[in-house]
Amino acid sequence: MLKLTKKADYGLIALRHLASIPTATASTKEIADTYHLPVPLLAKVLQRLTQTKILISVAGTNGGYRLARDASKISALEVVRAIDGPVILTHCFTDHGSCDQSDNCTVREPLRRVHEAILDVLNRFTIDDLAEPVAQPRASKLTPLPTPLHQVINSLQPVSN
Amino acid sequence: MLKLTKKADYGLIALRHLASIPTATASTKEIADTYHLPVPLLAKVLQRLTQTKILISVAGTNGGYRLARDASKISALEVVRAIDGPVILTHCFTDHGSCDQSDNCTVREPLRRVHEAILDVLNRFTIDDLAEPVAQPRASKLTPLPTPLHQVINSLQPVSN
DNA sequence: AGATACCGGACAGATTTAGTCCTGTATCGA
DNA sequence: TCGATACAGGACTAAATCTGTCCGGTATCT
Ligand code: FES
Ligand code: FES
Repeated sequence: MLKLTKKADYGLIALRHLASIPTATASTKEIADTYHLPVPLLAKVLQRLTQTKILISVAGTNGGYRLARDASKISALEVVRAIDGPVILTHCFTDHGSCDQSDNCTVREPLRRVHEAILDVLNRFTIDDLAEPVAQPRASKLTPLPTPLHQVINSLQPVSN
Repeated sequence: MLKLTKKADYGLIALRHLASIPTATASTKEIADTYHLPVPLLAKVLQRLTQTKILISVAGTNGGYRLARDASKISALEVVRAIDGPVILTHCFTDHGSCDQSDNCTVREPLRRVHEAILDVLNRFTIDDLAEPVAQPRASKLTPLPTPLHQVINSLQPVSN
């Protein structure tokens, strides 16, 4: 649970790689070789990223992929959604909209909030961020007192799905 | 991906239910009936919650389960871990500690931070929070400017795994 | 042309999750 | 003491996902 799929992993790795060579293009094979990833699988991941306008593909000899926009404009959430489909926390606010319970179920609404909080984290994280190991080597307990959850929640910006 | 398992879902529902009757106990069957959950499955979930000291079981006629401590002292993270096992975001910082890449892989460290941010959200969320629909009906854009990720990260309190 | 690369669906195998079943043990109440 | 109630927990099956492969097709550069 709460596990990134390998595909998403591969996608992030590839994107991060492409971000490091902003002008040039890299082929599936190149990237796969560099990071020892299964070629055909990575290929499909890159295809999907192209479909979703995150990458641009260049066919032909010396072709390959390059980012469709700046690395700072591509969020991890977008990538994950492109590859793995919509992110779903509970089964209750999906397809048909509600399980048999949705009325007397007390858990539904609150869980949706956790859901959004998580999406928000993913949303703030860009491919850019994947590159730099961050100034402060290790995050530290700057907030010894745990921030109450509702505060965290209230600072969220709406993220659909 | 990033999906709560049904078991975890069931567990949270059950806990929330038990939180609403702090003194009394409720049997597996009672809870399952109330929320239309598969009895044997819920039973196993509750068993695990008992093993991990989140619940206390009472055998015999009129037996059942009750919370082992106050609802505000039980975090969603704890529950999820009890039921689904350790939460893992990437495959790279698990078992053996590293994939073949861990050296030239640039994604590893940054991803670990996203991971922690998510765990942190889950960690702050208690069974208590599941109960109340929160004062402000809908979270709003109190922070129109997205908080930079590293700020979010720096405010984290360490959470293992 | 011919070589290189992307495109995209179909498909097989492995892993995870969901859900069932059955035997055993503890406790309460009559 | 007997019997009903309820938890304990392992073994097992089935369904759903995820991982990874294969292949025929198309676009592009040299
Ligand atoms: S169990 Fe489905 S809405 Fe809560
Ligand atoms: S791919 Fe394993 S450490 Fe990044």
